[in-house]
Amino acid sequence: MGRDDNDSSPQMGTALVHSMLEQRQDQAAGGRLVVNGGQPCRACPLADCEGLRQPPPDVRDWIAAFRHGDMRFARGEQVYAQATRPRFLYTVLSGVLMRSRLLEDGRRQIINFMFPGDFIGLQAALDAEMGHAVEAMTNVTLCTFVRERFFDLVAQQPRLSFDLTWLAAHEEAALEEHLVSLGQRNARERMAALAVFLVQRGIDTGIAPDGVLTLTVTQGQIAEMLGLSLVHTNRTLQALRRIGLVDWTLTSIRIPDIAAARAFAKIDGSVFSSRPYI
Amino acid sequence: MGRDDNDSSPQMGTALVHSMLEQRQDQAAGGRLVVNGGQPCRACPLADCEGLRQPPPDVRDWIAAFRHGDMRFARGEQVYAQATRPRFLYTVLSGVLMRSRLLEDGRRQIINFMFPGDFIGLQAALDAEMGHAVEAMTNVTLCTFVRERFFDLVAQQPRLSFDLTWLAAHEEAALEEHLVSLGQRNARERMAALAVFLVQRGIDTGIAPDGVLTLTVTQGQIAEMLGLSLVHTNRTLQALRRIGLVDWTLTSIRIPDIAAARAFAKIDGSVFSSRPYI
DNA sequence: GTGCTGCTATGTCAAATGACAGGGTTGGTT
DNA sequence: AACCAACCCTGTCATTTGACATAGCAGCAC
Repeated sequence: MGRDDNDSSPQMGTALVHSMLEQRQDQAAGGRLVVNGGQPCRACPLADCEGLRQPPPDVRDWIAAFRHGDMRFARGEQVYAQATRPRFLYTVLSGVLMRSRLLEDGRRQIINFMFPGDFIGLQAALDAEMGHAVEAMTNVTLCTFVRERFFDLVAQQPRLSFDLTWLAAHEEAALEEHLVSLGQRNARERMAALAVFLVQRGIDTGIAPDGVLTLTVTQGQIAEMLGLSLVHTNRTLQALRRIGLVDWTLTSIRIPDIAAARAFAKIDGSVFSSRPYI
Repeated sequence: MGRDDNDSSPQMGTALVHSMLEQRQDQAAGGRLVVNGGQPCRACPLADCEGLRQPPPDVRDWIAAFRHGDMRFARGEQVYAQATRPRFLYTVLSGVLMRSRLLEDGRRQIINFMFPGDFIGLQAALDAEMGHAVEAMTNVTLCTFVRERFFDLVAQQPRLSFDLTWLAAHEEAALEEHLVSLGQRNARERMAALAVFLVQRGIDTGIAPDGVLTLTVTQGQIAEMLGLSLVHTNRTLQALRRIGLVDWTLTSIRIPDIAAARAFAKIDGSVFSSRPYI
């Protein structure tokens, strides 16, 4: 292994490090707010989503008053930088994002991906620093809330508070699954598990209706998610393609036999009830 | 690697598998309830803990009425089995536990450790199956709550609801850190990071006052936490001892220079405010 | 004592994974 | 066209890590 124990050799191409630093700069996202005064929640794109449990009308009205506006980010832009305490919290309205954590020496671990309906910034809401960065993987639109008013939500809307806890607990469960991957599965199993995870979330959130998730994930990102080197990621991906287990290109993921892929990756089929959202 | 890609070779000593199966049987924990009618919360052992934020008196009274009793488990006993939906939720009053997740073929991943003040069973509270098992690493005493009444807590006590979300978010942050370990750190860094994590939690919860955590962790458990083989865990542990970075025996963990260990493991020193508890 | 069990330690070899170096493709820009 | 930036791919070799086999040692029951 080249990460020699403690001398912190460069570890990533300078190009990558460079781009990371650039991203760090346009972190603020300050001026870009687009308040969507018009039809806030009545036209919420999440209302059509099969996989989401819709809030009752009165709660929806409350959210409409609570929410602040919309915001858009382009693919590659950073929504949160690590170790900041931002002003806004978000719900994903459309698009996919990822959260990642950076080590001082440049190594980066992608923690998880966020799909429509997911809530962003819970750690920030609780007066803590963000332990990770959040970056858009596609063009995204986010529903924004003001952090300071977060406690109003908890105090006034036990239903939403419950939902928020629900989301946090299920996010935790997803991280557990990723931990199992990194700790116990070998490279091919990990990659299969990740593919199944992504496609399943795509199906559940309605953005991969026919079982094909259109999402551009570079092999470098896969490597950073799975804790593998870029080269080994490439080879493993090719191996899975050769077997016919997954059909994963730069821009889309397709799994011919998802049950077979689950079995291969040793994923126990826990069925999730439909997710709430805020 | 011996985990050859998909043939699921035995992978663990038969003795270990055997003991796991045994543990699976005494899972119910049904009849062992010890209702502590006397002085429930006034004498709460957590009240003395420096690292915990104490609830205000009225909330404490509410908890006293909400809580159900005490329960004790001996080292090695299982509190929750995986994929069950238990009747009780717990707060750790004393002792240390671990949560782990089992794969069908016997591989096991330890997810995290739980110290006094931690809340157990949030997933269960939200009507989901437990995705993991919970096992006592020492003799423990737990404060029990009835799962069905969980929504009362959310509805009636926004403060506690907030605290619960706080705990969930910070548990998530801990899992993120473990993910970074498994994904980006090599064996020695992982082990140092784990040692620092455990000792720090021990200090914060007052059970390692002099910086020495008395807790018996076998090398097999370390291996299952860090995603390493038992043999490699042994060798790595010896290497760390040789360097003088950690002094980790079967029954205790001591870190001569915790700052050095942090630097070695590349842990960024995020300072946590004091944790709430319920 | 003898056996047994759980844990730690070591030696040897094999497999998984990473490092390094280089080439190829695509797409955008000037 | 020439250049450049991302990204994907391949070959070769080094390192990390795992598998297997075995031994030692403490505790404990009988």
